Amino acid sequence: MNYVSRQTLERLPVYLRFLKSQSKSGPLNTSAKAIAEALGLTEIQVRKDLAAISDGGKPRIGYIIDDLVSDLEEFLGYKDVNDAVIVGAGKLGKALMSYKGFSDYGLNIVAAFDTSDDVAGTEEEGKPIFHLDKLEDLCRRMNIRIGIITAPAESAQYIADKMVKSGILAIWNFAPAHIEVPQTVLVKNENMAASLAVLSKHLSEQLMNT
Amino acid sequence: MNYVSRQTLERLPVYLRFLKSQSKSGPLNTSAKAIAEALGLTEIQVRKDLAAISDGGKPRIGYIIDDLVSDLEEFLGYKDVNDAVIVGAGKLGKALMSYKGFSDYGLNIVAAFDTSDDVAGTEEEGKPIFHLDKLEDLCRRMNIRIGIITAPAESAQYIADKMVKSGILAIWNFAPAHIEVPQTVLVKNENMAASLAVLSKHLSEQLMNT
DNA sequence: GATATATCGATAAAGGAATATCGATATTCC
DNA sequence: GGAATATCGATATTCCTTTATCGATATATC
Repeated sequence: MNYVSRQTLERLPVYLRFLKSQSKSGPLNTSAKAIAEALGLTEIQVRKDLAAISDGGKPRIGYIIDDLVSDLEEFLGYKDVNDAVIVGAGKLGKALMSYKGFSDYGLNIVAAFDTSDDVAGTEEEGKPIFHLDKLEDLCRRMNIRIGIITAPAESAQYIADKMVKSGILAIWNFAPAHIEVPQTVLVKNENMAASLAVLSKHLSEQLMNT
Repeated sequence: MNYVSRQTLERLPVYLRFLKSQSKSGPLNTSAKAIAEALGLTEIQVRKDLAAISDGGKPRIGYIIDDLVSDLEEFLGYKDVNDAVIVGAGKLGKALMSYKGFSDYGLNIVAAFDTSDDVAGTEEEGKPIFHLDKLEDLCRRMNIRIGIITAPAESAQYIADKMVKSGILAIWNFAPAHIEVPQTVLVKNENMAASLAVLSKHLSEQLMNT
């Protein structure tokens, strides 16, 4: 398995989703061209992306869908289940807790944490919500490596520090805040403001032209 | 105002957030170096980004924070309020409806739509939830340009088509699906699977090395 | 079996974004 | 007032991603 760029890596789940939606009925194989057309990419890009993670297609045939799905799942690590915890059991945190789709991505949210006594002790979709004080203990015991921050920006750094101390290696940060962590820990920011900037800029350009 | 790349555009809200958090107390000016250090970027990048949207800083002084904030807000269009609608009033849709922070980004969610009779007719945080049939009428009357899709993947394309027909020009898509729209309409995918892929890959690499 | 065609993979070229370099300039310090 | 210094902006370079080209090959067709 080769090195893949971040851009390629982010496209891989898109291929996987598409291929899975195809595999049920219809032919057993597909081509880079077909994938590209369905997803709005170029076929060269598709070929290059797939070359990195599969042992390739065949001329005139293309790729065997089931093999590709399998290669993608293995590469992306969706076959191992990754347990995760959420800190911040507000509306967004609860929405993520009850989202069924994560299991498709090998993500399993085992519990949430919050400092508010109103929610600590309750549960959501059968998953417990504990007081933040219990974070480290649970993470250590269950060997949790993924932490999701859905708390206000002010507490994001504090929570991140606690997560790092609890042995978490990858943080998915929904709070609008930059957080500092050791080099070995990865922070993936889900930056809604960035998305909004793109939308809003497009709009103002569109409206200017009319 | 110059052309800015998508990458720069996505960083601008990050600068804005940081500068706003600074402006309250402390000095009136700041430097590219200080911003870069706080946000984990290089100072050259910060300078280049800011050069595109402000009329610049001064040697030895840096940038006047208030001026920068103002320039950023103007460029990003946060001074005009952008009205938006949500389609899909499930947990995620409701979480977005009640998120207070959007007003900082000039986004105002005016209503949500759903096909389920259980939620249509109710409200969330004082915002009405209507039946999807009423989407076009409301969008036309209120001149809505932004649509947010928080529905299951299967219905994403159907909803997008309806949005386009309703005059919407920018779609923020949280459904894990690729949607096709006319060239004038922008789709910004909030691709959670992509983020998870990055997290999961980092994890498997980390764990391999130990 | 020979030719045509679809499709792949490897290598090369182009395009864009991040980074480095360096001269210009506003302030500070002596 | 002149030298030192912090900081900026413009230009050049490097790096990375995407796109293009082209030869190779598996199947289909005659």
